[in-house]
Amino acid sequence: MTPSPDSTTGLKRAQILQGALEIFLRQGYEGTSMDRVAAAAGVSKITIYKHFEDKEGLFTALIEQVTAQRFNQVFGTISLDDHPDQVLRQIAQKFLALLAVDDEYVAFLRLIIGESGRFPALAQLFIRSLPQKVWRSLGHYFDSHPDLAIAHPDAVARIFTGTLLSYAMTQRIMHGQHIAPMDPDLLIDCLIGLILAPQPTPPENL
Amino acid sequence: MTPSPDSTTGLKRAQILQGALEIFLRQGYEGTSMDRVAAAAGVSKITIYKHFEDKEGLFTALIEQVTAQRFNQVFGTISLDDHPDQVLRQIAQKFLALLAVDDEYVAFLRLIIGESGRFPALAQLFIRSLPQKVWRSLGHYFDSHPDLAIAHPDAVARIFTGTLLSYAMTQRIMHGQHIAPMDPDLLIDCLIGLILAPQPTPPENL
DNA sequence: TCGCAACTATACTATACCGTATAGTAATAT
DNA sequence: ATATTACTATACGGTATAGTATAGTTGCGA
Repeated sequence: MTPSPDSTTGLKRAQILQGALEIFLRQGYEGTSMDRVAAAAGVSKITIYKHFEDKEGLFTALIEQVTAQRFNQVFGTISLDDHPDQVLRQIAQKFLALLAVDDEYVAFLRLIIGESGRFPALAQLFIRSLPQKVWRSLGHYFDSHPDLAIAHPDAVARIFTGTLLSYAMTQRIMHGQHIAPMDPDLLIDCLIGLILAPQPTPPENL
Repeated sequence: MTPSPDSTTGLKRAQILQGALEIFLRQGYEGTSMDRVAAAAGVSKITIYKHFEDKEGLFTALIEQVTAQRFNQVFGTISLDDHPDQVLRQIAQKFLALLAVDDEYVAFLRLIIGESGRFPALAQLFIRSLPQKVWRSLGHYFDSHPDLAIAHPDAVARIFTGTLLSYAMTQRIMHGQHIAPMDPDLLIDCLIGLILAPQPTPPENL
């Protein structure tokens, strides 16, 4: 009998994933060698192959784990009960604040986007795990607040999250913050202002 | 004397870049071998090293070329003289239409984002070559149309382009279009509606 | 004490890589 | 004719890769 099939074994597994995270985030998928992962994890290489099918399996498991665990950090602590202005502001500030600080998350986004051609399922997993949840939550929130007079909640949710994601994209992921700076608070103010302002002429009339 | 130092030599160079494009876009930077590039370009490997310093130099030259040439395709044919609604709509439709069709451009975005950690200068080159130009053009356009009553042209330009870029990001680059579809025309309508609607309470008052 | 499961360390196979070297070809210039 | 330029084809050196094999170690239960 294994000493503790879900704790000792689980520990090695977690240890491997931790080492793999370091290397994959810094070197990318093709740039990562299993020897380096083994060294970073403090584990014999063959142990990795005991726990994971192959390099692709390790990568998949890693992304699945990180994807699942990161959601709460961004969106788990938002209360949808406050004033709309406050709700939107909280989400926006939390997301941008996280990205301003968390280099690991930035590297993670680079990795999953860069490999989305060869690992489409992982990219879709990410979409379902983060942006889609935000789209849905915001959509329902707008739906349940008819006083906001938002004609197309889904589209507005995309505009809101899209602005934030692209800010992260250009400023942090692609190193634009030094060559084209932009005050995040001003952006948030403007974005919320556009969304919550009364819309006298609905988009259908354009 | 070289037969035609800027045409014959230039042809080989272009031929190499064309082959490199194919392979780099499909295999990524680390996944690309110079032998494959040589084969795809129909060129001897050593000829590549006659024209380019090394793998990194070839990659850099490739990204610089594509970055420069793609801008016009998206933004070169826009006239800033029409009605604001038409101007914004043209830009948005052109960008989304291009992305809907051009798999090569999607792969290019994946590549430059994925390698932005190891090639920060290339990412910044891209920022300067496309989004920053759009931000500036839109900013000036808004500035020169005070009747639009846009309090913060820079921020609104970011919201506009950010929405479009993120749409490309989630729908095409990360394969979200099948699991979370969104009508691009509705998104464009909504986005332009928000921006061009009168803003009774400027963002400063929030 | 024995058996067993998980692990380590090292070496291996077979392949692939980058960048260079070598030898040779086609075309032009003098 | 000879030199030069741009190229091709092939092979090589040294390194690195994914994944496996082998031999040995540690710890635990019966």
